[in-house]
Amino acid sequence: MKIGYPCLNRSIGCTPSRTFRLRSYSPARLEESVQQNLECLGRILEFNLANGLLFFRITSDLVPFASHPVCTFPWQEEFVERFAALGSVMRRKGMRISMHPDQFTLINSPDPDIFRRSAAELAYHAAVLDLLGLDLTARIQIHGGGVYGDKKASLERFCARFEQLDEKIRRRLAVENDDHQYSVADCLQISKRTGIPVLFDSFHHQLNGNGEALGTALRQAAATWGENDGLPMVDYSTQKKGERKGRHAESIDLKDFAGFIAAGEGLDFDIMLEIKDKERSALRARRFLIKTNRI
DNA sequence: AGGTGTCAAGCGTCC
DNA sequence: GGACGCTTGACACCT
Repeated sequence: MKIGYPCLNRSIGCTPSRTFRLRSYSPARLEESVQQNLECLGRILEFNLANGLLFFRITSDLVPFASHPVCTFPWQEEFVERFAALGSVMRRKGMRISMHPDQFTLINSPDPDIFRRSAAELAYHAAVLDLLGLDLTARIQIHGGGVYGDKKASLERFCARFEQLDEKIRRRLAVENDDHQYSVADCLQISKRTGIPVLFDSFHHQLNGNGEALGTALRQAAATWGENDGLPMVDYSTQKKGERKGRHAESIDLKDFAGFIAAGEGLDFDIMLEIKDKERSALRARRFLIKTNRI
């Protein structure tokens, strides 16, 4: 069981997601941003290693506008060695890596143009993981997508579109239950049809489940991860008190976390903590798991 | 220097 | 049919 946090570290004073406005694009600006983002990613990895945090989600902003037509700078060639060096550290130290494209990535949109752009965005994510030289335990998590007034047809379209994607993308995908449309049960159907594993999100399940107990849904999702996919990945978070439904908590609620761990008793998986204070809560979660002899 | 409105992209909900 | 929230950080322009 590895513990991680997504994208940013709040204590080391750099960001791996430097970007700029589209109209400010220039090859030099892109090169400079990527160089600094990779530099910061390296520092985050060092921090994580020093602190026993072996799961990390790489930000989609690592290469700004990577899938946009404006981006013609050959960043893959330019930074091939830097990526290889970072990936070598990840592999040597047994770090688990994920990526999570944002809500504009929808392979099941009826609009072929949106599908085309989504495929380009996924190709960028797959290219990053390939440049790092990571095996297929490094995954790209996406949601089921839109419903477009007919969930059955939209789920079918997800599966049909999946078949059209490049193998470099298909082999790295995982499908995650979302907070109001595609539940774990829906994702299990997608998994059955496509063979991609289901990434269980505990908070989304709480907001959009079909009444399955936490432990049941977690086990159903976990069972979809094959031998080459690595341990099941799981996203964990809780509701921010007194705020709109769906907002992530500011810091970890160890009592709730203990309940979550208890629900997964006997199962091994890697946990991504989607909590706003990032590494701080991840460190607290790790200490809790050490204290209770889980890791 | 600090504050704030805005940013590539899409969906669903609410009015 | 249009505004807004999602969820959120960083830019870029303003004072």
